[in-house]
Amino acid sequence: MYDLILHNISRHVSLDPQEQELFLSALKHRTLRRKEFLLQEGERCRHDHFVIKGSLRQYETDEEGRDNVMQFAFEDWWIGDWYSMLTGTPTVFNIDALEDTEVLMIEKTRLDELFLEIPKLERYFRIIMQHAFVALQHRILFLQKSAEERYADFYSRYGHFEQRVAQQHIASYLGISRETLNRIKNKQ
Amino acid sequence: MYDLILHNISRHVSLDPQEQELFLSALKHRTLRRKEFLLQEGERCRHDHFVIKGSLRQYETDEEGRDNVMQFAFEDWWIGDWYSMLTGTPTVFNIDALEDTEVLMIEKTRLDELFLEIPKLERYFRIIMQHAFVALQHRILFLQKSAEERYADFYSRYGHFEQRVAQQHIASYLGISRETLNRIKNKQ
DNA sequence: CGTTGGCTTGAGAGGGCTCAAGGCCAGTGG
DNA sequence: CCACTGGCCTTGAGCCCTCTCAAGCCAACG
Repeated sequence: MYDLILHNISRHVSLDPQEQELFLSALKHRTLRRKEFLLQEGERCRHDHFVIKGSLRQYETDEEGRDNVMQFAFEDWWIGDWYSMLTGTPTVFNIDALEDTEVLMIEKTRLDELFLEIPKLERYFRIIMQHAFVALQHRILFLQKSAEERYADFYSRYGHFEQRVAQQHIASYLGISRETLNRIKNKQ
Repeated sequence: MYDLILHNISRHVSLDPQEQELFLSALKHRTLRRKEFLLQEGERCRHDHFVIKGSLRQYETDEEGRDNVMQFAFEDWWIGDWYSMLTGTPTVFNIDALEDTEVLMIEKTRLDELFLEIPKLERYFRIIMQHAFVALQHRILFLQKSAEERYADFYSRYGHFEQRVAQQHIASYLGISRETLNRIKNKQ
């Protein structure tokens, strides 16, 4: 159960056995059925979540009732709402499971304590935050391109996940309509 | 010269005098004339930069020769290319000065050393990274909205900077054409 | 005072959206 | 075991928001 997260951490910092133990003891395990919510608009997000099985999508629903996908999360990814965690305000996002899913969750307040006890853990979170930041910059650049180019970029990066996500959700992630995405895919 | 950056840091962590001294000794000062480059496409980005006077814009130039503004930076903001810093690869961005500008720069390798010597400094960078991440998420959400809504959101957040930046650069930041932005502003 | 850079305005075109209808499949319950 | 239903994908037609191209204007500056 903990192999995936320990391996993920070990790619960036090396915790000694006690530190690993301490960190793992702060985690809670949670399973979700397909379509079940991990977080709903209006709630306060108090945990960050690490996916060990399945997949989720994070999205906001706008005034016209349209869903805008902020991100997906598969095995080995973190997901949560840092805006809500940092400010303590209710989230604007929903996070729900696309498949039957298992996550490890850590409370934000506990994590802040752990950062004092295990500086290397703070380093780990700094580093993955930097990577997440860079990924969003890339995405913003691609949102300036045509629908076709956005899909091509998505496919080259995340093509292996494509079967696991409904086309309409991918379209929303790319900022185009489902119809347009469908036409692109059926072109050649 | 160092007041602004020390005050910025103190909003998130409190360094003791020796730590402040150590950190400040790692900084270099640089001045740029309007239109001068801080970073150019193809170079490796080895420093992060903190603006103490003036303003800059970070942008990529695409195949059609169009500039896409990634972000602006004013006094009290950090700017650099983390992708290039993390991977050691040449940057795709240009950063140039919109006004006569002064920055404090810190070498990435030196910063990594300082993180070991001053854990609170690592905390500071983790925190500002989280804030930057959240800001990009917000921007992605707004890139799904109409040209008018994007400008309204920009105005409410950064309206006080508007006079300091050419309209065409704001248009690029918002992902719309200069003409469209102009029409929006001259409507009512 | 000519040149350059940025803003303004008009006209036409087009990429992608909306609306709508139909098809396909998997899951469910009678 | 099969009909039904809901969810998702497909395809067509028309429209609209925003882009592109083009020309003119103005202010700053060397």
